[in-house]
Parts: sequence; structure tokens; C-alpha cells
Amino acid sequence: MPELPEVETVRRGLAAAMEGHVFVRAKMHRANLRFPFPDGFGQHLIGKTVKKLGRRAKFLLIIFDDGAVLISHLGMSGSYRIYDSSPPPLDKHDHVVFNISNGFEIRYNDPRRFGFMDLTTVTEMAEHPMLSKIGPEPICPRLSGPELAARLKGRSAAIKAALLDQSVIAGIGNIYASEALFMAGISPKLKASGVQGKRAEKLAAAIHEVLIKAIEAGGASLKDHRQTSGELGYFQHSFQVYGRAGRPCSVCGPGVLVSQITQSGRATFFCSRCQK
DNA sequence: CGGCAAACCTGCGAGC
DNA sequence: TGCTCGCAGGTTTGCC
Repeated sequence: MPELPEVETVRRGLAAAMEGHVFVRAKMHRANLRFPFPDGFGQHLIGKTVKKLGRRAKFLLIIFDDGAVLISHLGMSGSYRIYDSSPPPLDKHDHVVFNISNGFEIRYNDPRRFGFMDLTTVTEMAEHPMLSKIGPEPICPRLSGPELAARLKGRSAAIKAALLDQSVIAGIGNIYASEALFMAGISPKLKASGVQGKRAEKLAAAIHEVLIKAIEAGGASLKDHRQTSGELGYFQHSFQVYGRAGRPCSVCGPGVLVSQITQSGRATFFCSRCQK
């Protein structure tokens, strides 16, 4: 699924369709995603005007003008799709359908159902169990080298694993962890605590750059991610190492092939010559 | 507390 | 063609 750039792409799409408009219908086609929908979920939203679409880490925040907030996480395979007229027949994984006062129908589709939705309020949001322990956003404001270094200090896990830990930094997932480490020239196997000073500076810059460029490309479309318009993102064409095991390193050329290892049960891609 | 494997669920591609 | 296996962009849980 969706890492920060894909979620940000979805946020922008939903903002354009929803902001300033009223929820007139909210229909769930099953009782749960990863968790059961909260009691009165659909009814709670009807009649409310969308003030703003927000994002925290990989969580979408639909903020209403009365202070209510719908938290939506896309899990591995969740996507939103906006239809402005004559929507197609319901797909078997279209689990939630919102109808908006401007005539748009917005559907949440999620084959694996690792996503979830919950309700909170603007004032209670920061204490929500899913949001309360999340680390700083890496872009906007830009994460600084010294702050990244401070958050990695004392961590014995590999830097790749630390980057996936949402309490360390928000929004990085399996693709962008490998990509950022490649850009920074840092081995994914290095202890997180070893990334200090200039290396932390370089990694912070790499994280910022890769995420910004991915957002500009509309995210990366592997299997599931699409923009809310249905268009594919195209950042997958810019991957330097992710999914490229056995192919030449884009910097070293044919002499050095991209390596793949497993860390904490997840695939990591890197160049053993570029990354030390 | 930190770190790792397993669990949640479906779909798809590879290999036999 | 058809089956089984392994793997997939995330997060929480429980067990060392």
C-alpha cells in the first residue's frame, strides 16, 4: 500500500472533491474492515460539512466544520475512488460509499481489509491511540539532520527497521526506506544508532527528496495504489533499488547488481557498493 | 523497554 | 489448465 506519498496523493484528490461540501449519505457494505466500524459511524457523518482534508503519517483525516474527524487508514490495499456521474456497479471490495452534496460518489475499496476507519474530534485527535505515538513528519516541516540523529540515538535495530518504525519518523514504509537509504549511501544493515552527524544529515535530505519527488509523481502504483481519479501514479518508474534485485545498480552500472535481503520479515533492496 | 515473528486478509505470479 | 506456495506498499500483538 500506500506510504506517505500515496496517502498524500489521495488526500489531495479527496480535498478537491470534498472540501466545502456536505456528506449526504454514508453506506457501509460490511460491518468491519480491520476493526468493526464504530457504532453509528455512517449516521454520525451525515449532514456534516467537510472543512479540510488532513494527513498525519499514513492516516487520512477528514475534518468537519463541527470539529468531528474521520480517521481513515488505507492499510496495504485500500484506495479511494471519486465518481462524478453514473458510477459503475459496486465492486466486491467497495466496502464504504460516501455521497456528497456536489453529486460526487466516493468509494473506499480495500481487498485485504487491513485498512480501518474511526471517529474522533479535533480536540481529542492527538490522544487517539493510533496517532498518539507517531514521530515527526519528515516533510513540511522538513525533518532536520540533528533531529533525525537524536531520534535514532540509542537504537540497536538496523537503520532500515528504524525507518519503518512510525514512532521514530512518520510515513516511511518499505519502498521509501530502501530508496532513501540508497540515496543517502547508507547500508540498511547499519545500526540505527550509527547514523549520526553528517550521515543523519544526508539521510534526512534523502528522505525529504524521495518523498517530495514521489508526491509530484502521484505516488507509486504497484498493485493497488491509484489516484482518486483512477489514474496510476508513476513514481515506480523512478525506483533505484526497490524491486530491482539482480539488476544493475543505476550508479555502478552492470558490474554491481542490486541485492535483496530480509530484515524483520520484510524485503530490503540495496547496492553493496554504494551503501556502506 | 527493545526487537522480532506472527497475525490480520485477499489476490497474483511463479513453479510444478 | 490447475493447484500450491510465497509474497505483497501496514500495524498491532505477544513473546523473548
